Amino acid sequence: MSDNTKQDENALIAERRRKLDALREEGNAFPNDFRRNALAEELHQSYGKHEDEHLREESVGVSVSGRMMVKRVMGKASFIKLQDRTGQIQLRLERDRLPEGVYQSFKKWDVGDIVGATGSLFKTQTGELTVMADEVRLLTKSLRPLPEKFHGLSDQETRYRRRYVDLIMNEESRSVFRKRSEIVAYIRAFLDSQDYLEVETPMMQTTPGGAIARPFKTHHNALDMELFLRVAPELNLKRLTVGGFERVYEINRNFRNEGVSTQHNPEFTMLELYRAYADYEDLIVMIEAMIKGMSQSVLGSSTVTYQDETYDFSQPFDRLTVEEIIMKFNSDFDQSKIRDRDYLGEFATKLGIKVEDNYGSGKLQIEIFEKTGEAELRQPTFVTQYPTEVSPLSRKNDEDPFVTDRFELFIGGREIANGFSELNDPEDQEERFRSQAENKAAGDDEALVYDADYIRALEYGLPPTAGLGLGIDRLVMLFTNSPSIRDVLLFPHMRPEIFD
RNA sequence: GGGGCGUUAGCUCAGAGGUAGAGCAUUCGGCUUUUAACCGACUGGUCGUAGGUUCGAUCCCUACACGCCCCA
Repeated sequence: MSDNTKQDENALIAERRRKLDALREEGNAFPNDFRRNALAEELHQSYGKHEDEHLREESVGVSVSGRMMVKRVMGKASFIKLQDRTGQIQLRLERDRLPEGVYQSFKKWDVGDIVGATGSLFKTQTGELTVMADEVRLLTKSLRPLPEKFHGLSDQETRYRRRYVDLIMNEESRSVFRKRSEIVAYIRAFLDSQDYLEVETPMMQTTPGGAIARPFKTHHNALDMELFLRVAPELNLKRLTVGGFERVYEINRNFRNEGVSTQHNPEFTMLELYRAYADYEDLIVMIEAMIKGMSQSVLGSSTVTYQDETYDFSQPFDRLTVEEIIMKFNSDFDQSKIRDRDYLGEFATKLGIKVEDNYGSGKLQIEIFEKTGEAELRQPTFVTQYPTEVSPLSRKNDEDPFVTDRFELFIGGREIANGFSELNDPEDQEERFRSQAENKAAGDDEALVYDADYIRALEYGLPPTAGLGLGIDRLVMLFTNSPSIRDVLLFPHMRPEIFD
C-alpha cells in the first residue's frame, strides 16, 4: 500500500493499524500456534442442556477460537462471542481470573479480531452456555471494521463484491453455499451409486463444443492459436462413451458469451451425463427420482417453496409435448396447422417474434413455445418431442422424424434440465453439422461448429445412448429460494470496482 | 440494447435550493452475569464522478460510472 493511500485512509482503519503496530512491537503479531479442541456447535449440542451447577462441578475445559463478533465490556469483566465455522459461543473474561495485564490488552481489541481462548464451561443467569476464560489471545488483528452489528451488511453490491464480509455477517448467505455444496455432493453420490464415472474434459478447446451458444475466445501464446472456452462438454463426453465408458458424467463450468441477468452468469455450472443402452425415457425416470431424493436429502421435504410458490416433487411430474403446449396456451391457434410454416410464421409475428427467413416450422414452434408456454410451466413438467430443426445432436423419433426424442424439465417456468436420446448415426450427424454450418455462414454466431473428429468418433460406433444436462446454479436457486443467480455464485461476475 | 429506481459517515438510514443529521461502530471516562448491554463526553463527510442553471447546488438539469429490478 502506498504512503499516499495510507494517509488518506479512514480514521477507523488508521486506529486499528496503530494497534497492530503496537502488537508487532510486543512480539509476533500473527502467531500460528494456538489450537482449539472444540467448536461452538459441538459445545451447544453436548452441553446446551446441562445445568450451570453441573457444568461447574464437571469443570469441562475447552479451547475455542474464531472471529470476535460481539464485545461487551462491563468494567472488570466482559462478555464476547466468537464465531467459528459452526456457529457462535460466548466467553466471559474476568480481569482477576486472567494472567496479569491480559485484560488490559483485551480492552483494546476490536470486533472482527480473531481470538483464541481456553477455559471452562458454565451457564449465565439467562442460561447461555459460556466459556469462563483462563487464557485469551489475539491471533489475528482485523484492520477493517465489520458492518453494524444489528443491521449487518445488506447492500447487494457490497455483498457480491466482498463476499468474505457477506459470509462473516450473514448466516443466510453461509447457508446458501452450504446447501449448494450438499446438492452437488448428493448428485455425485446418486450417480456414483449407479456406477457412473466422473470425468473432467477440457475447458479450452479449438472448437466451442456442443451447444447452440456464443463462445468466448482466447489465445494461446506459445502455440499462437485461437482457443475457445467451452460452451458445453457434450461432444467430449460422448467420445468417452464411444471409448467404452458407458456411464460418465462431469460437473463443471461452461462459458457462454451472452447477457448477464438474474438468470445468467457468463460462467455457470452444469451436470452433464451420458448413459449407454438407455433412451430419453430412462433419463426422465432417473432425473425425477434424483430431484425427489435431493429434495428429501437437502431440504428434508418433498416440496420446495420458491418466491411464494410451492412445488411438489412427491407427485409424478407432468408431461406434455411442445405442440401440446403451444395449443394449450394459445386458444386461438389453428391446431390443424401446427406444422404449417406460413401459418406459424404469421402467428409468431403477431406475438411480436422477429421471424427470420431461414426459420423453419420447427424453429417457429420453439419461438412460440418459449414466448407463450414456458413461463406457465410452474409445477415440475417434462416437455418432450422437440423439433429436429432445433435439436442438432438429438436422435430423431422413429415414427415422426419432424421431432426428436428429447425433453426439457421445467420448474417454476424455468428450464432446469435438457436431455435426449443421442444421435449416433454418423451420416445423419454429418448432415446436421452441415446445416448448422450454413446457419453460421448466414450470420448465426450461435450455430454449432462442424467437428470432424466427432464424426470420426461416431464412425467407430457410439452405442445407443441417452444424455442429460442439468443447470446446477438454477437448481440451487430453486432449493435456496434465491431470486438471483448471483446469490448462489460465491463470486458472481461484476464490472471492475474502481479503486482510487 | 430500452425503461424504471438507487448511490449521503466504516455500517444501517433520515434530510432539505442558504455552511450536513441519527443510531451503531471508533476515541475517552464509568460499570464483575451482558443479550442490538447500559450511562456520560467527544470524534467522524469532496453528499458516486464531471459539466450546466443559480448570488448560492449535496438538493434542480445533462452526461458518465457502478449497482438493483423489468423488458428484448
